[in-house]
Amino acid sequence: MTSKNGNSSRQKPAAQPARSSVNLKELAAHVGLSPTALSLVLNDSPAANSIPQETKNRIFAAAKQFNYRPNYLARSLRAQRTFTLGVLVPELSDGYSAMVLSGIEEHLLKEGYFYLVASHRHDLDLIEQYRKLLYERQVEGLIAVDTPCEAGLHLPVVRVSGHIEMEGVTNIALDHDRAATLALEYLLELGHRQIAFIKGQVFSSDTEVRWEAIREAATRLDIAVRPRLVAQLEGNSPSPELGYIAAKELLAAGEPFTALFAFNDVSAIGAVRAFHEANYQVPEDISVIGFDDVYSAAFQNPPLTTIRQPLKEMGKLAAETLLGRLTNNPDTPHPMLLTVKPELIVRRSTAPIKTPVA
Amino acid sequence: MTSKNGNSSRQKPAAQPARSSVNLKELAAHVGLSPTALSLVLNDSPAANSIPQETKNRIFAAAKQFNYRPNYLARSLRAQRTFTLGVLVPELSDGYSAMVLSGIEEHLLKEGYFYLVASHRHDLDLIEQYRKLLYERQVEGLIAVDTPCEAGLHLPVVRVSGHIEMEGVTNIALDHDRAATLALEYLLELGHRQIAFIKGQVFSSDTEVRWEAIREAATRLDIAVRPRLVAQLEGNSPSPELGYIAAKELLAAGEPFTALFAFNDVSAIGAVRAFHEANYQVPEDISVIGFDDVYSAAFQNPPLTTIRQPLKEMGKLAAETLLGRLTNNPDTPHPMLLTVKPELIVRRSTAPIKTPVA
DNA sequence: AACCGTTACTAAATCGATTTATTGGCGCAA
DNA sequence: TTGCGCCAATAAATCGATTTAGTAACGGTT
Repeated sequence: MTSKNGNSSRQKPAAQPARSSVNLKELAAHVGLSPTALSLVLNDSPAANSIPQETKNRIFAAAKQFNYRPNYLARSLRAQRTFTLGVLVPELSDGYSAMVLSGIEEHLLKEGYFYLVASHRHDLDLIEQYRKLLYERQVEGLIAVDTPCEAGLHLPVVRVSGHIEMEGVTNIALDHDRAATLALEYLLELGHRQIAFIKGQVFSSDTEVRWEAIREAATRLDIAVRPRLVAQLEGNSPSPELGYIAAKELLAAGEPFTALFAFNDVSAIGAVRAFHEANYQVPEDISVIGFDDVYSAAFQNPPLTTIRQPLKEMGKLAAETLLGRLTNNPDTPHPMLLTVKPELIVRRSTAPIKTPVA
Repeated sequence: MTSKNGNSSRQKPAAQPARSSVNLKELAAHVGLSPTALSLVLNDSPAANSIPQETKNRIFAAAKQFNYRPNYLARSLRAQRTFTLGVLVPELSDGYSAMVLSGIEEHLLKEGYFYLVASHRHDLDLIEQYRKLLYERQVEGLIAVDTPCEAGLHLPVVRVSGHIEMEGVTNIALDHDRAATLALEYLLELGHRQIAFIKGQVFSSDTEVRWEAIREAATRLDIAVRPRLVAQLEGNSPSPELGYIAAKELLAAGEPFTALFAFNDVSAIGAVRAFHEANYQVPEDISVIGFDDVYSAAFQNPPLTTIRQPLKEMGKLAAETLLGRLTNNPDTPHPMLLTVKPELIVRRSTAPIKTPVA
């Protein structure tokens, strides 16, 4: 990455960068008072108690008349507060990050904050680089969505789908045990015992935890997890292609199965396509259950049964938690883990078992 | 919207907001020179010519050793440059905005810029409010994605999917005439003459232009556009539900049709579902053609034929154009309209006509 | 009359980097 | 030997708001 405005570069300044209308000094001159007086009054500082209401009114009136807005940079420089957070996501254009981001943004803007986003496509160097860049931009905290990220740099961090306990980091995670149990118990109810799985990419934060949860639930429910019925997503395209490939591998392995539990909806969609191509009907021959409940899941053909993650709420929770930590003393202990609940959404890609196939 | 850090509020400052390691003064003290000298050298200012290489080396070494980073706020305040743009989008979590945003972000970060996003769900007051907020944050320009937005406030603006010519605004638009022609000629080739349409929501920037283009192309190709075969999307949910509803209306109108040209892929997906529910096969009974080519289009069942918009490239073009305008003198004329080309992506939701139905 | 405490303000320092103006010293030419 | 120019650097002003430390004027007490 080439940074064109780094420390040692020269650059023509953007010609006349839209200065804000009036500054405090000019406004003060107009009212015939000192900038100090105006600042105290406009910020309702306790030191403004001694100033008579009439003077205050004059100041307010002038501020209104000239539509005075304090300069953000000056104010931030002085106060060492930017009201800005940094957000790291793997990819903007996939449903997952966008959904979480949408929850983050809604809450932050309501609270008067903005945020800077950077997407890193799971490149560890980029993550590190962006983290430093955001730090230099004086963000007050970091939200890392599906992104490995230590605290460090003295910045409070909240990780969405984070699982590693770390000083300075609050993890927000789905209750994966519950998710796995919901899915497997449901499949079991439908009579499925030969279940195939698609695991997430190795770089995906949830992959390991989810898989462990599935294995435990399977053991508890006495469901066998056969190695040949486990495929793994490879590559970081956000398209269903990856699930399509994984499903083909599963079919090729030759071990019969009546249901598939996919890592996410996108890969489930790809898998359905692979099954159709191989002349298996979903759900008649193979039941498919996805994960996440992205917008399009309900409108697949067949509509996808899935484990819903409350992605938007997770984003909101991340924002809330981080803002909360910012107003606390940095030494007060912060939550290490916040868990949200999954939900089973039954649609039409799952059905009771008829006869084992494949 | 309640802004908690407005002009007249008091707030406990975030405790000890992670100050950057060393500042220029400290570094200067360490080297035994003045801050001025360091600044000149580190910025490679012409005034640093007279400083001997050896001194420069000492300065560089110290900067490196202490990992000195100039304070972004101080620098921006002085230079009146923030290297930050504002981006307005209707909704983060729908495929369209996220895709454009992804193109924007990739280009901006490469050029050393960041951006602040705000999503307004087509609320005109929010748009205005966010625009002011972004302005106060000293963004150097604005990218408005599918968002009505005048220039004003002396800020250069680039609109993605903008169509209204305005001083200070560069519009980036798809060649809708070509898009309409591609779709209709293709349907005509397949033998379709009874074609239904789903128009976009009234608040969508593309709706009018696209519809005009379709009418013109239809006239030119001698295709009748029957009022009863035109439905319109209502509401601003980003789910296929809206297309589902629109398609039901079309079916209810009782006018037979053999093909549907939808406003976007998401609504096309909903429409396919409605058709299936009404026992029409796609494409055997009704051909469906979407618009945009979102990720999941290829993995619908059937895979969706669609008119591809190069959304990511549009985002990139927007970013490029805006940065270009920033380095120019503000009086130099700027492009008013940049057009990008659509592409017909043939998949399996379209087929030659068999017999008219419905 | 000296002193205290309000009231109603203002000057100046501060945040941290950049930039303009200035200084002291040295070599060399008039 | 005065003076000009160059070198190597620095002091001070600047960006715009906030905040600390004062100050002048006035009324009331002892």
